[in-house]
Amino acid sequence: MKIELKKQKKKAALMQAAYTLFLKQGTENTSVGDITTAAGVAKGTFYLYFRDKQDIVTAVIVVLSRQILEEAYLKMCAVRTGDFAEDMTLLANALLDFLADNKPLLGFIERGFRWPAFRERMNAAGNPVWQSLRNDLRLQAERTGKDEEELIRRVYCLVSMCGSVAYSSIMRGEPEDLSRLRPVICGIIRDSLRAEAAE
Amino acid sequence: MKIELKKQKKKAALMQAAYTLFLKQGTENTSVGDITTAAGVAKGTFYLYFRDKQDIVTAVIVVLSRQILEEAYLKMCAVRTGDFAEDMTLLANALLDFLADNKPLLGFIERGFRWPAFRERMNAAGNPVWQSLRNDLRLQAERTGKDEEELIRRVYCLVSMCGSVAYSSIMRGEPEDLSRLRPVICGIIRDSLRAEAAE
Amino acid sequence: MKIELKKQKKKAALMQAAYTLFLKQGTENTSVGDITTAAGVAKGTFYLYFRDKQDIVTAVIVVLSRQILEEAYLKMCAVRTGDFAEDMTLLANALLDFLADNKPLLGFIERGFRWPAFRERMNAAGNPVWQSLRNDLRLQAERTGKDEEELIRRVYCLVSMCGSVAYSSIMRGEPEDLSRLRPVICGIIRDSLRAEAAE
Amino acid sequence: MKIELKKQKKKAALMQAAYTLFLKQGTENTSVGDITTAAGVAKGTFYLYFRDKQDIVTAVIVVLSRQILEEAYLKMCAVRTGDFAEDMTLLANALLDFLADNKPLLGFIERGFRWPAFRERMNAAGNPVWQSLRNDLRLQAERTGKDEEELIRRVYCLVSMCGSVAYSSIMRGEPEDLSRLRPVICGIIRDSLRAEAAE
DNA sequence: TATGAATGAGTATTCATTCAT
DNA sequence: GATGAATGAATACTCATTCAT
Repeated sequence: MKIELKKQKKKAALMQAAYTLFLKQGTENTSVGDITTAAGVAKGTFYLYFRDKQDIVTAVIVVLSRQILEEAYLKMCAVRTGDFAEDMTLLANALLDFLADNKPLLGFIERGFRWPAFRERMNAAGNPVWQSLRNDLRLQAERTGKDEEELIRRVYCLVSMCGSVAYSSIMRGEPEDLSRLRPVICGIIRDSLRAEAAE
Repeated sequence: MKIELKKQKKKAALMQAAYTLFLKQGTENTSVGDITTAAGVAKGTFYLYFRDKQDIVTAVIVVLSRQILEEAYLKMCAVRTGDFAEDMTLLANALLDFLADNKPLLGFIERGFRWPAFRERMNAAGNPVWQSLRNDLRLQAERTGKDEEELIRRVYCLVSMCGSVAYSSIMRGEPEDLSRLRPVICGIIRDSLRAEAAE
Repeated sequence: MKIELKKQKKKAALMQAAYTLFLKQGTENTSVGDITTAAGVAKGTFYLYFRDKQDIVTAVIVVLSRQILEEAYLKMCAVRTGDFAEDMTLLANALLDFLADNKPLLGFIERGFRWPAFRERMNAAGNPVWQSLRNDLRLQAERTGKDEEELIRRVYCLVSMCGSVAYSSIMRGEPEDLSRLRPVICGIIRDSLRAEAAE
Repeated sequence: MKIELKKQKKKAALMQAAYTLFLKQGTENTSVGDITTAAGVAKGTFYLYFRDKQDIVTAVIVVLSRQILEEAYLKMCAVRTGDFAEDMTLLANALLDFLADNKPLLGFIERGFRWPAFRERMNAAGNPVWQSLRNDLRLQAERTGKDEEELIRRVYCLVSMCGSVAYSSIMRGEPEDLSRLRPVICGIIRDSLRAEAAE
């Protein structure tokens, strides 16, 4: 018990240290040694909890991706209209805001965004945010008589689009400033979700 | 004259060598030495034509991105229907086919796709393929009374979505097999372009 | 004639460029390319005027060493007492002042100081400053009935001591701050020149 | 215990290997790889004991400088006269002899001599040679009623002069052969120490 | 004289990973 | 479980110098 707890704590400490360092210096410039030093454990200990460096990178990205989507979802909830397409538009905007405000973070997760939504939704024990999102999707599916799975996939693709366009625009300024692409993204989301509902 | 020509050839040789090696072994596993050896020039010569390794990586990606899109466009042309939204759907399918068939290539450009369309279209002297694509967009814009620029942006975002979803699905199998996501992508494209036209 | 002049100009330009760059960035961090660029000539041209990089480094050091000693000598002249030992002390102080004020310069010539005095004095056509210094030495030699050559050697050794101690102290802070070593140096100079005169 | 011992041994092995190689090939022509190979350790191990290459260069120079001075001091002791100024003259001669006989060594330490005397003398636990030298200085200071610290500084400067003149003369033949400068150096030492004592 | 494209030798340093303790 | 000493592979980049025009 106690041991199990200790282990959990150590792993958490490593994750936390990695999280902080990755954000500050990026993945490449953070060595395993940096992480273990920051976590206050020996280098070898790292390999008791993670297979290799990539393992912890992925783990942190997953956590981060989830956090970002959660944060954006909560922000959307605060201003939601009740119209599904519109609300997804708000979600996208919240997402874009967050990414634009966290350039270093965007650089870190680079294009490694992981949308754990699809694994999570199998999880009945998932956290409330995801349950709520899933509920939104289910309601909308019922309301429009569409397949929930299909709707989920559609939303996934649209969120992917947000991430991809945002990365290119924010990190490289290609092909234009995000301010110009944002309404386009929203337009696509709105149109594609309305159209589907109407079919 | 002669010298200038020689320089052009040398740069091309470097690019070609890099292109081949990157595809075969990936960016990371290809050293500058590998490239110069393959191109038959001295190591130092590399730095007369490219600032650093990343410089040539980007250059190759740009070329590749253009080629991919061109190839997909040509494939679409062979089966185009005349309906813009439908045709874009065909373009997306051609794109996805190509990416699915060239996993190593996808791994190489990672998510680093560069859509040079937006710079190119400034270029009146662009190659025929791009001129044709641009023409399609102009026609559709006229037909629907929409702004051409906006339409271009919309198509850009949709193509970005293709790339992003394809990468995730093909390279990591996340969140599902491409076969399941492909119709979703096409649906979004169709819906979002029809809706825009109808507005 | 004209050609000869042009050549001289180019060589001078290279020296001047090297001088400036060496002082700013040090010898190591200045490439031949830097020098030729700054001088406005092609790289290959460099080798028409200097055998290799070391050649120009030495040339610049020689010029610099002479300048430093000349400057110090002139400074001393402005306050000379007429007492030889005392005046040499003033010369040392001027030298130390100069070196302390030009740390980058000191770093550049490192320990490469060249005292061209001994070649110069063969030169009847040497510049006035050196003639004056030599005159001082001759007078002092006569006054004390000592051999002029010996006196020159003694002064050379004392000046060497200045350079060596200054370098260590200024560049590395070893073994103490120059302010503490300065009176010691002056003491040695004074004592050793007075003693010789008195013998 | 055991581990600590092993580490000491490894560092010593590295130093020894570096010492030998530096003397044989000079600092520049000795790579870190050469050193580790000679020491029988992995390349990476080097960086567990030295910050970088310069670190070990300095370390070896310090050791070498100490050895040289020690050796010269012992040689002087064998023929000392009891007269301080005279004895210092003998020390200088021994020093010059040593340097003249070890041209490669002189080339290696260049003018990088480190006189560790001033740190050492703080060390009550210093080795016997230094204790003896220090004792000489203390005695002389007492005998002449001068400040010991000042005397130490004076000797430091004089020894610096030896090194500087020797380097120039032996390595570059400037401005003359050492045989001509040696008596001058001794004269300065003698005069400057006698004068001080007499003041 | 002058050019500048081409050369290619040369190396310090990092860091993920292992394993003896 | 934990440690941390040891490993050694792996590589981009500079720059003095040459030589064909």
